[in-house]
Amino acid sequence: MDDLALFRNIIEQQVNFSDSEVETIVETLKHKSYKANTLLLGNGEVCKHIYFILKGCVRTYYISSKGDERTRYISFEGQINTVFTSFVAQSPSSELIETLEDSEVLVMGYHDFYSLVHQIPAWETFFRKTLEDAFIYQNIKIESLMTLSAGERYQMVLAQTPHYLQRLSNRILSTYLNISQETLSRLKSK
Amino acid sequence: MDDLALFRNIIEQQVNFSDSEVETIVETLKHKSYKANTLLLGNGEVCKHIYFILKGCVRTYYISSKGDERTRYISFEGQINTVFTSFVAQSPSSELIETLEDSEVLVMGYHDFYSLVHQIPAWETFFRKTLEDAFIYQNIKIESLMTLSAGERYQMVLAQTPHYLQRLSNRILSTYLNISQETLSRLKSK
DNA sequence: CGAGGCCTTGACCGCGGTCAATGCCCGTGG
DNA sequence: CCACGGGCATTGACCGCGGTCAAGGCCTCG
Repeated sequence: MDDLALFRNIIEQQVNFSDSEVETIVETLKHKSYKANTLLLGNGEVCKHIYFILKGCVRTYYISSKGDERTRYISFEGQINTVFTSFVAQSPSSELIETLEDSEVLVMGYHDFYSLVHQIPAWETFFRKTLEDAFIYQNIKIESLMTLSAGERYQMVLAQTPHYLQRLSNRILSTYLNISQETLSRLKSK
Repeated sequence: MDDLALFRNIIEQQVNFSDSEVETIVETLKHKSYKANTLLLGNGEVCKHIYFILKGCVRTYYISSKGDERTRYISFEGQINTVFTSFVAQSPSSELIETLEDSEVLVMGYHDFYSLVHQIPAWETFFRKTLEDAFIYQNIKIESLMTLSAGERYQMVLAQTPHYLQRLSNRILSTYLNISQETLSRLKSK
């Protein structure tokens, strides 16, 4: 099955697994399809799933005190999405998850995930390395929020993740960059 | 030895270890004392150490493009400090580490650390949980930078980590809150 | 004692947010 | 098929938060 090859690709970017390990892991997965703009995790819900994106685009975001959205993370095919803070502690999430395009994903549940952590050492290593990556990503995001202007953050996306510009609407991209939609529009027309 | 009891306390907040495991771990540690304002990691150096703070106060910070400092993280006694992004990849660090007070620390080197990860499963779990915590911390920091005003970030420190106000100078606290020293001064006098 | 660092206070101003008007595109239903 | 409504993008006018610059006072330390 094609999806499973892609899945194995995703996890083996971090650690190599034996065929039998992959089999065990794959048994816990469910394949799902979602239309664009589907809410996968609502405000205050406990995040019980981790999503491996096969196709499409999924984001996590907050609602600020003034009521507007701020996007923390966007994943495309070949990437992972979940709300770790809620997932690892099984506590209510202040972040929401939704699809931005029609998407196909493989879903793993919390209990299966942690069974694998205890059962397959390489899976704990996979988890740890994924956390390392997520940490580095957050660190860069903090640095850019603390030291760069709106225009500089836009330039950074332009240089490093130009596909964000092609696949995301201005509205979503502006919440990701933490600037207003109007300012983004002005930046685009240089 | 008293220091080692404190060290065991620190690591057992995450995972329990057997006495023999603790012995193995402790052999890799070196005890060091530093005066206030000592640089432990310079710009562009590879972070080869992880620090367990026994006494005092240590921060990690960047230098922004305009040349001013932004503090990413501050640890006090009973906490851990390192630059994970540089440590895990053994790549040059854009963050610096320095003591803010006269400090006593236990130091573990990169090679010892990863030997333990492979040798003692509980140590990998300790590492993974520490990363989970660090991730959650970063997540909160991102949310506060994206959704709160300068005054609201100050109120948050006031409510949640009031000891920051007692033990840190205005200059350091302002770089931590990502506001100017003058604005912090005005906020303090309400 | 003098020098340098830190804190405070005032004056100024620019980045970027808010509000509002307009136009465009698209999906839906008559 | 066209008409209509809603969401998104653009553009202009305005303005407030918070940064910058500068001056003055205080404390510490050599």
